Amino acid sequence: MTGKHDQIAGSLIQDILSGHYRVNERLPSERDLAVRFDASRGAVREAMKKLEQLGVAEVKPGGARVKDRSEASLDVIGHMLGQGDLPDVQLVDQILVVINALMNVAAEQTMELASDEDIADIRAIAQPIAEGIEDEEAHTLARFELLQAIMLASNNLPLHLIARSLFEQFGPHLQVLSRYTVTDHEAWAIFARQLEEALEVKDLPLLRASFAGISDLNRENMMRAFEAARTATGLEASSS
Amino acid sequence: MTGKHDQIAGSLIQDILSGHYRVNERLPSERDLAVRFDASRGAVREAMKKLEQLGVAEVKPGGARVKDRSEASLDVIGHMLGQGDLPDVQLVDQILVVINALMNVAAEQTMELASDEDIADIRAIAQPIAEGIEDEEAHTLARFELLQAIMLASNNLPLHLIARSLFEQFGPHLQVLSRYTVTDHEAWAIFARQLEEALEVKDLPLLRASFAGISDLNRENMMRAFEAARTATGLEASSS
DNA sequence: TTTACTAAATTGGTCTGACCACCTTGGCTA
DNA sequence: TAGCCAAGGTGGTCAGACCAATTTAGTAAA
Repeated sequence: MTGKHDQIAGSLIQDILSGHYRVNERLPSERDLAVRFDASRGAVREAMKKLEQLGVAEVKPGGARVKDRSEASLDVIGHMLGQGDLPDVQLVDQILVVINALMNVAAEQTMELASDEDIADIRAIAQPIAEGIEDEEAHTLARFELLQAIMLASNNLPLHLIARSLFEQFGPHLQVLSRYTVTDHEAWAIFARQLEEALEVKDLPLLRASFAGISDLNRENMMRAFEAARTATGLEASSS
Repeated sequence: MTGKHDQIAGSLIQDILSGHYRVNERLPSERDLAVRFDASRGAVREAMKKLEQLGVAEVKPGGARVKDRSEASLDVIGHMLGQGDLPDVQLVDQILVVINALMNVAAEQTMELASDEDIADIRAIAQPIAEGIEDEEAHTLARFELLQAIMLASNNLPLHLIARSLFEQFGPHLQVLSRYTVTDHEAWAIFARQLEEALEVKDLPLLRASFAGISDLNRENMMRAFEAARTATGLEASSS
């Protein structure tokens, strides 16, 4: 199903991110890699292109060298999350911080520039959350829809691209952790109401307050999920 | 000097971003492109890999299709800025908004978590600006250093990657506009002092205020630069 | 005429093997 | 020992070929 160059790239990325190669170290030649992966040099070459685009390696005449993590593209985040059995807690928290900040700007921009219809749409999506939904799945979906709507209404392309990238990379790993999350619907209802009102009367401080609350909610919730997941997998490991 | 596949990719990206192809439209086959660019299919193939990584096209058996701008990678921004004679004003403003938001979080995270030495370093960099530098070039450099230091001290990888990507993509085009910019050193001095003090006494509102001021400064300044550049290139065009 | 299906043409994915320009390395000379 | 130079290695590109999947066009059935 998945292309051969994707497998090769994935394996190399794994090796680099796990520290098998030091920064600035030369990695094997394309010909050697072709032999190791039982592939043609062309396939290896395409994989190298991906490494280069990801910013984890710099390929040029003389050899391909590993670059520092800080010079990589945003897209490495997804690969870094998939390194251990469980995503790195600090990295996840950092992502949440960034996402919250981005949503905050998006909301501010939306409040300032978006059309009344867009704002009305957003409020319509927020309303069920503000009223308190019982169903867990519906609540999760509504939350996602809400963020997405605000993102779109902000009409800021860079913002949109960054947020989408983070969500797509974080999404799969979030799904794994979701088994251990317990959403506080009542707290969400409070902040959803704040958001609704802030958008209605264009109250910037209130808007920021609501997002600050949502951010704390998400971060605390995620930390709890990690705690639960860690003990659960720990028990699993000790019982094997 | 620059590789052939890079030229091919650049040309195709230009075509796609300028609207020569509609979204979801199939673009020419790799074999046709090889003939058009007088290159081998392998070279074209590597170019296609870049388009795919950039998120502007989806290449799969049956043909490569153009994707919507909103599904692209953050790295398209740089190419979009290079479309016209002058970068798109709205897009530039959107970038400034995002960068400011990111710097804001970075500063908050730094204030909250960074070591005293890191904060001392930042304050040391901010001091010359706060005291008012005469030399324009030195001032620009100091501003850049200041932002960079805050970014690093925040110790947030996703934040770092996003900011670096935006700066690198925006940098070259900013250099073109810099001929028309006039930095308000006195205003900068005020906000630099605010920043210093905020970091010293860990005053969050003051920190936000200083960045709000810096943001307004940058955006207004950039708008003026665009105005100047537009009239200048306009005169140039009419005189030719 | 319209629809459904089949077969041919097209396309991307991969392979092989070769050549070039550049960089790295090791051995040699001074 | 220091400096130089040639040989080997490496990425960049090219050519031609085969396969599997898709697309397209033609045909047959309704």
